[in-house]
Amino acid sequence: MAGKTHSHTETMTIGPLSKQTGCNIETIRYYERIGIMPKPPRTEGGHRIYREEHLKRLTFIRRSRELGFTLDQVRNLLMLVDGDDFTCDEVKTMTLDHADDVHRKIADLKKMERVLKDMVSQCNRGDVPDCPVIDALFQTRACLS
Amino acid sequence: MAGKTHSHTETMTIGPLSKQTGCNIETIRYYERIGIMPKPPRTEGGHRIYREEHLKRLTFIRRSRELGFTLDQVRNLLMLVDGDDFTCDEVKTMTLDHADDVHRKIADLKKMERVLKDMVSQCNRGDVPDCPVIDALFQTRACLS
DNA sequence: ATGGGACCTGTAGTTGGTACAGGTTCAAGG
DNA sequence: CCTTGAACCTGTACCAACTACAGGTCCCAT
Repeated sequence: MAGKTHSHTETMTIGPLSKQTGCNIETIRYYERIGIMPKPPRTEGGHRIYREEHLKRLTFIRRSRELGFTLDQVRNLLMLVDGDDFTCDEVKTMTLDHADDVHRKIADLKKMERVLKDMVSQCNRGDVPDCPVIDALFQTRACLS
Repeated sequence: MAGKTHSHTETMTIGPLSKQTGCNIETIRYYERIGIMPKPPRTEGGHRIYREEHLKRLTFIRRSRELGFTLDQVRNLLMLVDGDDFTCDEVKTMTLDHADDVHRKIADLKKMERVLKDMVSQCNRGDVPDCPVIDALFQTRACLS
């Protein structure tokens, strides 16, 4: 009852961290290797010891990745956060840029989808060995522009 | 004027093939290495010599890739074409499967886009160092489901 | 004959991880 | 205290689909 009163420092090994974040163990170690997660302290035997801050950081990374940010973008976001001199505006700009990327990707995929469906709609004959889809694929720049 | 009359066999080296298909030279060689493009004949000196059939095949590959087919799917399509015992139905099925993939990808990206925009719409304050986007990213499972 | 652009091979890097193999540590049960 | 086996460790190799060299050779126009 002298120094530690509450001992709120919940620590955990890599397994529980993996479970709580939904991030693969191998991926966590990979993130450490590429320097996006810090090297955690270890036990005598060499096992990694994580705590709250790691959990938060990893959650941030996973969530950013789920939203389609690249690891490089995540790194930049984290630099802003770590530097704690970031402005909301910087983050906003990065996010909007990324949203634009996503938007473009959606547009491209929609175009693709349309072409694919158009091609398929041409073939209703079933077992003919002469296929409009194949024909279309042999065409240079048939539909995508 | 004895054997060759018209000589319609237009040949070309890798450079022109690259230009006509819009496919990188390195990529053409890569396609050859992985066996999706055939090994073409060579000049004495070792330069690759292509002709019409190669042009067509490469166009097919590029176009399929542009439509988001994986190289593995392209390989399958080409096997059907090469085997010339393929039915339109087989091709149609593959194309529809792929269209479904594309459709799912679009849905995912749209979800992403919405979350990103929602996050951004929270921050109008400009230079505040406390950013709703960052906050959201630290949240476990805030919006994506 | 020569200059330089096009071509060659082979290897390594990219992104974002996953999958082992082969060895060590930790903690609980006997 | 000892054993057992789950969890952990490192290191390496692999995936897609290319791209980027380095360092050397060929071709052909002048």
